[in-house]
Amino acid sequence: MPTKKKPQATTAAPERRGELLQTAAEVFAEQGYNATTVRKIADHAGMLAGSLYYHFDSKESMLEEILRTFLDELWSGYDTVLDADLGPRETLQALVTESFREIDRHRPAVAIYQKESRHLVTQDRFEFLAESQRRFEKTWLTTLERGVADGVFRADLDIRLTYRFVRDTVWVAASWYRPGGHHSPEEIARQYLSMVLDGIATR
Amino acid sequence: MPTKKKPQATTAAPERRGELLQTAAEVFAEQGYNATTVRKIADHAGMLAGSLYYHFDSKESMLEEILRTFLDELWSGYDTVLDADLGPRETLQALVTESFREIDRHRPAVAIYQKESRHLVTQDRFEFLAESQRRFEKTWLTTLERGVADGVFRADLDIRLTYRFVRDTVWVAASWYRPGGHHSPEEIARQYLSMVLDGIATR
Amino acid sequence: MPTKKKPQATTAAPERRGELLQTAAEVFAEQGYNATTVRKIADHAGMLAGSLYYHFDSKESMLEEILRTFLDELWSGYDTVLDADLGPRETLQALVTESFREIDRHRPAVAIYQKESRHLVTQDRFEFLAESQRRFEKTWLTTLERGVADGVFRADLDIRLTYRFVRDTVWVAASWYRPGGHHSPEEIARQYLSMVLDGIATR
Amino acid sequence: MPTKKKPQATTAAPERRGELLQTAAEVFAEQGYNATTVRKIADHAGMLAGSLYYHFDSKESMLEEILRTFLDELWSGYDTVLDADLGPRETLQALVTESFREIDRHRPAVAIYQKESRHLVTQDRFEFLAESQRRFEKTWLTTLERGVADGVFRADLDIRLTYRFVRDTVWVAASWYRPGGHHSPEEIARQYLSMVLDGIATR
DNA sequence: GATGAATGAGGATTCATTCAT
DNA sequence: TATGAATGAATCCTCATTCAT
Repeated sequence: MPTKKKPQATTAAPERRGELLQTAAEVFAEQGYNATTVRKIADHAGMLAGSLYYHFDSKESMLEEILRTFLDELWSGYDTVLDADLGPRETLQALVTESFREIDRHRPAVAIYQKESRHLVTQDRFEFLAESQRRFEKTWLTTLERGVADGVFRADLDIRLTYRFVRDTVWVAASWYRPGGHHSPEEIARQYLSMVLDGIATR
Repeated sequence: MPTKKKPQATTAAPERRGELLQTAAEVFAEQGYNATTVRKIADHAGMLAGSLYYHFDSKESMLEEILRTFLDELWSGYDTVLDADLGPRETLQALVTESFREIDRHRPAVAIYQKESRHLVTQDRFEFLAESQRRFEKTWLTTLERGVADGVFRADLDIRLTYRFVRDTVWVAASWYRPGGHHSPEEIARQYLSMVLDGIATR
Repeated sequence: MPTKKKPQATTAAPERRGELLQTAAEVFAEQGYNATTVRKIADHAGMLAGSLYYHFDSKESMLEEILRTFLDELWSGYDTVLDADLGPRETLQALVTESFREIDRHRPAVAIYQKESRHLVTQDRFEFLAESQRRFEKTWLTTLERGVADGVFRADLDIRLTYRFVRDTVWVAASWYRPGGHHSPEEIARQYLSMVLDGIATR
Repeated sequence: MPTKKKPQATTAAPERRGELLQTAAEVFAEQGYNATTVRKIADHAGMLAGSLYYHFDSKESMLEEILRTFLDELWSGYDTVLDADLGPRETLQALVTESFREIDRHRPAVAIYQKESRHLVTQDRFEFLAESQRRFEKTWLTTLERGVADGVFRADLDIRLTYRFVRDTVWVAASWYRPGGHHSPEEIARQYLSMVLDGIATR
C-alpha cells in the first residue's frame, strides 16, 4: 500500500508517451506531416505546444517513433508468415491479409508512410525506411518469382510491374480505410485477393 | 487595356507562364506542396522568388492552375471515351488507357493530386477537385455496374471496393512512373488491364 | 516557525546548499551564466531541474549568492590587509597576494564575476557589485596615490591607467588559473608582483 | 548615366552588410552574445528581426563573420610587424602598439572575443579561433624567448606566466577602452609598455 | 520582367519556473 | 526532499508576399 504510487490503475500514466504518439499520428495522417504544427498536436492532446518537448525531442522524433513502431510490428507479422514456409500463393495471401491487419491496427502510421516516406528516405535518420523497403521488395519479388516458377502465377507479366501492382493496391487502401467500418480487415483482404488473383472480369 | 496589371496569357510570352508552371509542378511533385518554398521554384526557374509574383498571384494560384489544367485535359480525354458509347469492358479499358496517357503527360500534376487533394478539397478555391471526384466516381461506378449487369464483370464483389481497387491501382502508378522508361503508357495500361481483368493467378 | 517555507540555512542540511552553489558556480564559470540552463546544474548535482527550486528561489538568486559570498570573503581579506596600515608598496603586495588567494579559493566565482559583472551592475538586485567596485577602486587608487606621494611608485604614469593595469592584470588570471597546478597562489603573486613592480625588461 | 544604378554615391547600399555587422558587434559586445536577441540587433538597425535573415544565415554566422574579420585584420597587422625582423624588444613594442590600434578599430569584436572565445573554440565552425590562438601563443613566446636569450628580458621569470601577463594585460583593455577618449591608442600603448617593461615602482 | 530588400505572421524549440504528489 | 509533468513566455528562424526601382 504505501509503496503504491498510482492507486487508480485504470488511468494511463506510464503510457502517456504512447497516447501522445497516437494523437500525433492521427494529426499527421489527417493533415500531412509538414502541414501539422506542433501546436495542433498539443491541442489535440490537451496541452501546450512546449509541453510536448518534455516527452519528445522534436516533431521529427515523434514521426520517427511512429514509423519505427509500425514497421517493427509489420515485420514481426511478416516474419511469422514467412517462417511458416507456405507455398507462393498461400504466402501471398497471408502477406496481403497480414498487411490489411496492420492497416487496421496502424492506419495513421500507414497513411503517413504512404505520403511521406518518399522524401524521408534520403535522410540518415530515416535510413530504416529504405532498409525496410529493400526487404519488402525482396520478399515480394521472391514470392512472385516462386509462384511463376511453380506455375501458380502467370508467366506472361512483367514481374516488377506485378510487384508494384500488388504492393500499391494493398497499401493505398489505408487512405480510405476506416477501422470499425462495414468490412473487417480479413474480409477486405479476401475480396482484394480475389480481385488480384482472379481479376474482376467473369470467366 | 492600360489598366491591365497582370498578363493573363494575353500579353507577351504566353509560354513563359507554362514553363514556370511546369517547373513548379515538378518541384511540388518532388518535395510536396507544403515543403516546396517559392524560392525553390524560383531557383529552378533561374529567377528570384519575388519575380514569380509578376506571373502569378500566389503559390496557391500556381497549384490551382496546375491541377485545373490537368483535370481539364483528363476530362477532355475521358469525355471522348465516354461519348463513344462503348460496352462496359471496352469503356473500362479505354478509360484506364487514357489514364495512363494522362499520367505520361502530366506526371507531376498527377503526383501532386494524389498527395494533396485530400486536404485541398475542403477549400472553396479547390471545390473543382471535389466536383471532379464526384464525376469520376459516378463514371466509374456506372461503368462497373453496367458491366455487372451485362455479365462481363463479376457480380460477387463489393462494387465500391472494386471501384476503389481499380481507381487506386491506376493512379498510384504516377508515384513510380517515369516518362521515357521501358514501357509506353499503352503497354503499361495493357498489362495493368490484364491483371485487373484476369488476375495474376494462372487459370 | 511552522510558517517557514524555504530553509534559509536554518533547517536541516546546511551544507547541501553550499554544495549546490559550488556546483552551480562551476557550471556558470564553465559555460557562462546565460548559456547555463538550470537543467545542466541539476544534472551535475544528480537531481532534476525542478528540485533545485526547493533550495533556491531562482537561477538568479543562485548567481547572487555565489557572487555575494565571494565578495564578502574578498573584502574580509582586504580589510585585514588594510587594517594593518602598511606602507603603500607593502599594501599593494599584500592586496595582490590576497587576490590570488581568493582566485585560488573562489575561482569559479571570480570567473563569473569577470564575465558577467558588467551587465549585472545595472540591476537593483546586484547593486552590491557596484558598491564593491567603488570601494575597490577607491582602495587601489588611494594606495597608488600614497605610493606616488611617498616616491615608491612612478609619478610619470597616468594613475587611472595604472590602476586598471594592476587590477586587470591580477583578475584575468582567474581565466586560466587551475588550483592544484604548478604554482601556488603565493608563487604566482610573487612573480606577478615582480613584473608589475619592476617590469619584464632587464635593468 | 543610364548605366548608373545608385545616383547618390553618398548613401551606403553595397556595404549594408558591413553596417549591420557593425551594429551587431556593438550589441554583442554590450550585452553578450547569448543575451543578445536577434530582435535587439534588428531594433538597433531599424528593421524587423526576420529581415536580418536576408543578409545573414544565422545569428551565429554574424558572430563568425565579426570575429573572422577582426582576426584577419589583426594578423595582417602582426605579420607586417613580424616581417620587419626587429629585435625582440622592438618587436614586443610594435606588437603591443599594433594590438592597441586593433582594439581601437575593432573594440566590439575584441570585447566579444574576450568574453566568448573560450566556449566557441570547441565548435568546428570556430576552429579558426583555436588556430589563431596557437599562432598567437607561438609568436609571443618566441619573441619573449629571443628577448631572454638576447638579455633584454629578465631570465628569472616563468616564461609562460610572462606570456599570459603580457597577453591579458593588453587585451583586457578592450573592456574599458572607449575610442575617442583622452588617450590615443599609441599613447596607451606607450604607457602600457612602460609599465610592462620597466614596472610601476621607482628605481 | 526582374531584382533587392524588406515585412509580418507564424512555427519549432528552449527554458525558467510551478506544483501536486 | 525530490520527481514528473506541465506552463508560458521568449527565441531563432522560415517563408509567402510586397514594392520601389
